[in-house]
Amino acid sequence: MTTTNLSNQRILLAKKIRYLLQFVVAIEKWKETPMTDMPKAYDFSSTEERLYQWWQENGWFKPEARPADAKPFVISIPPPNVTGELHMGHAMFVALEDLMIRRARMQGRAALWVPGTDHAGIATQLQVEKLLRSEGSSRQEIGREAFLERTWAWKQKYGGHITNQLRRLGASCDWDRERFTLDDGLSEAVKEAFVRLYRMGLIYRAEYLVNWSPGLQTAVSDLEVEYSEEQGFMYHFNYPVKGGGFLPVATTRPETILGDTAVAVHPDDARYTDFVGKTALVPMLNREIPIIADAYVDMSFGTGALKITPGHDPNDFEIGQRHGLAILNIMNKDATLNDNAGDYAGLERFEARKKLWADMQAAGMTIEAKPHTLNVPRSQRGGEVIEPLVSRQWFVNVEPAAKMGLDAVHRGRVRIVPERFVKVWDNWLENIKPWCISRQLWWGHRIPAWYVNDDPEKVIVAHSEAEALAQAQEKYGDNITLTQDPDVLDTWFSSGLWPFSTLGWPENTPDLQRFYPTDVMETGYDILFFWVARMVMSGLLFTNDIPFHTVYLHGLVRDEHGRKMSKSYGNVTDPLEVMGELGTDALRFTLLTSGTPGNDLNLALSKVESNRNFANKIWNTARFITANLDKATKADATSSPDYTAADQWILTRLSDVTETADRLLDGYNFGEAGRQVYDFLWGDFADWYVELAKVQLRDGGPRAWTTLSVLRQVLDNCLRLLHPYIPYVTEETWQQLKQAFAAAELGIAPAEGWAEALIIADWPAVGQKYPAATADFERLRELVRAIRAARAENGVEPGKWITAVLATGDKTAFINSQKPILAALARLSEAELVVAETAVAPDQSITLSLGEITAYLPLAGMVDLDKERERLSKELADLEQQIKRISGLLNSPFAQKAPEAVVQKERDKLADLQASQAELSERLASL
RNA sequence: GGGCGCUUAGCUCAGUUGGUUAGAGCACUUCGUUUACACCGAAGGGGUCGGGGGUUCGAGUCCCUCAGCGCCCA
Repeated sequence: MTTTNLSNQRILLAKKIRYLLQFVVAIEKWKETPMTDMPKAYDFSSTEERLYQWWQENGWFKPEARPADAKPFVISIPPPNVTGELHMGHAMFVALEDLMIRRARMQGRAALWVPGTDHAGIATQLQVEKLLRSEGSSRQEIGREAFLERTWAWKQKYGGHITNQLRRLGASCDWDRERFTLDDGLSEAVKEAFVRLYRMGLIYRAEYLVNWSPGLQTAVSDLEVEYSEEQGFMYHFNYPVKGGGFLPVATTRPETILGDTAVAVHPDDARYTDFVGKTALVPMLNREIPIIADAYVDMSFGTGALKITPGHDPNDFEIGQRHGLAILNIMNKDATLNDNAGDYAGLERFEARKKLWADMQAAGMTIEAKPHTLNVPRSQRGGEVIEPLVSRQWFVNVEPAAKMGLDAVHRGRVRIVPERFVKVWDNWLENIKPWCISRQLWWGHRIPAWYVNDDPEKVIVAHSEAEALAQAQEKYGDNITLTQDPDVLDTWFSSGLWPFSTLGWPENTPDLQRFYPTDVMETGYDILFFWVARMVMSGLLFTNDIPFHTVYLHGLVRDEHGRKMSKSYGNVTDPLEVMGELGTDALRFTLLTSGTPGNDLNLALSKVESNRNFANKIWNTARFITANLDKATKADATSSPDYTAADQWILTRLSDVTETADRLLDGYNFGEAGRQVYDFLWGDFADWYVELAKVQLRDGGPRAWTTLSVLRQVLDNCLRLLHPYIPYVTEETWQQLKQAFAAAELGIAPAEGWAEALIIADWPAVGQKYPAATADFERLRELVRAIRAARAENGVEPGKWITAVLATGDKTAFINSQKPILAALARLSEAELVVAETAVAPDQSITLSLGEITAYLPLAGMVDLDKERERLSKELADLEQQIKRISGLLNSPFAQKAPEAVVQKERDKLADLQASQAELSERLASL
């Protein structure tokens, strides 16, 4: 266990103890608690599964939950590995995609999120092979057919695991449309795609240098190779030249010397001009090879002379092509050397390196072995060293499709968010290489190619063996046998078809007609090439359309300090554990609001915890409302409510937030939108309006009724705005709210009535705004805050009701109307509160000035006059400075050049400051 | 070698089209058994936004440059 875990555990333990103590106190308070059906705290553990089932049973995850003519909104899930385990990357994509889907659904769209899984050729095959090994068997031993049976059984057993974990995250996918890359329909799609590409001349079979994974015994594509910087050696040695002399050469892989078919120098290199055209002798083998000149050679690197091994190095391969050099393969598929290596045949590659170098040393050919940092190609899966090896494989010429993909983005048919990834997109597609699609595996889509009478040159590509046979017979006569190519296709070949194959392609199904093209492809930027580019290319190629109009890319989830999560490092945070501890909503909200689009995100557990608290905050605002429904009756209902300034203020803020959130969401700024609603709900609604409502509810009658209707409206709208982020707590709270209001029969309900569930309720519209009342009310809040601060600074007992004298100028009528609120929030004695246009400061009082409003707090016996003078002087100095700054600003070109509204804002500010200054200096003088 | 991102309070991060002496969560200080919530509330301390230069009436926010860290491609 890591130290982080330990300290986390200690913190948790301490919290548990504290919680127990609080529990004892809570029992004492129990009887005083008002009756409400809602428990004191939101309990996610008894909620999540129940709601998920309820949503699904009602068919709300299906596009059919909306009318047949509703505009669709479609996302295809990035299919996780069928036998995989949930990690934070999954949690991330589910949170983002579910957010988009749920919002679209609430906006009335026929939202369809197509779920599914990927067969993950290599990964799954490795797992089953591991199982076989533990049984003392192997795939070779049981044979292809039995192995595939075992793998399907494995898939049946564990295949539902990952999708169930996605459900726990709240994913509102249409599970009736779930697909698997190896199911029948998708297999048909793969065959169709292969056949079409073949007929277009874009698929071919060739001897080519591929990335060979000796451990996996298969070729892998360029994308599946990672390069790591490692310490190794640069071996310098003398290459013997026929007829005498030596050419100094350097290499990082001495064993490949055995496969050399040339030595190259730069044509301009004066040192070696004489050698060009001569013949060199391969060390230890004495095979004769030419010395050639090629501009590829870097004169300043190593010795300036390069050994050429076209069979085992990509660059050498190209040089070999240019010069017509022989390609010599010295390696077997298991990375031992073959007969071409002479005496070294049978040795493992790294053994051979050692032995050959030792032998060369003994023969006096070596110069030195210098420490050198090299880029070692390693398998993305498993990490073993990849060996460039010539072998016969299937390739796709992706160049034409790449051009189409570039075009689609440049013409705006496909938009990439964030936009900066367009550069990455361009760079890759402009330099695209043929894609090696064959894999020497058993688990996957078998390549639909058959060889006639085992002749590798007689290839028939067809949808089925029967079709292939018919074609073959037509071409080669009746008396033939067919053998299917043993290889399978790269898993990405099938996932490249995903957006349309899942909807039924190549059949022109109703789903394909209605839901294709899809809308958004949301996934991690790390698979932009692997997957997104290939989907765009194959979509354009096969469906003559783009597969989606927007690509949204998210970043990696890292640990709290920005380190990549890895099992070996022990810093992996398991989403299931986090959800179990703090709730799904807390995790989702954290993932959605802690970062920015396209950037990696450092996951802080403290944030998840505070978001758990947020869920509880939401719950408790509803609890407050439902516990106060008895403050009014249906008779108090009014169709034209008389809103207080507080009501108007919160309604205006609600409209602002709804508008802002909508704008941000439309621009894919999910994080900022979520933070805005969070701040509003907690900072404005719960901290202020709920407190104000308590005062207004006391009045009973229409005032209470109106207050309840505002409370409902604000919370309801917030729940709607937040539902895509935190579906569980919002739905559960909304149901409580709905039931309580229905039961209370107050005639308070959303304009369109209560929907059956929040998940299918309407997305909120921006409501009315009341700018004047809002401005007044903000002033009142400032006043309250100032008084609270003064109380705290002067050590007034928190519970004490104090008196105050307010000089309020032309805000007198307004402040008078707010006396009960002011009294309650600032804890002033309402009976003694004096509000007048002007007032004389009472003795022994401190002075607070907010522009035109001045507050005197007579704190008899508590005010130290010296201290107050000091405070006022300090305040004045501060005012002075600000006045100086702003008047300077207003006397600068700013006043002419800045927009009028901005300038006016500064003028108003200045006026306030000057009023305060006048008031405070007068006060100071009188003390 | 090319490209991209990051560098804002002790820690983890926000800061939407540049608007005028910067925000949140956690941590910290003081206080609080007000009938929604201690998974809470009130008050408070703490940063001049990596360095330098520029554009602008005005820059954390645009441009150039340097440095450090990270990623991708070759």
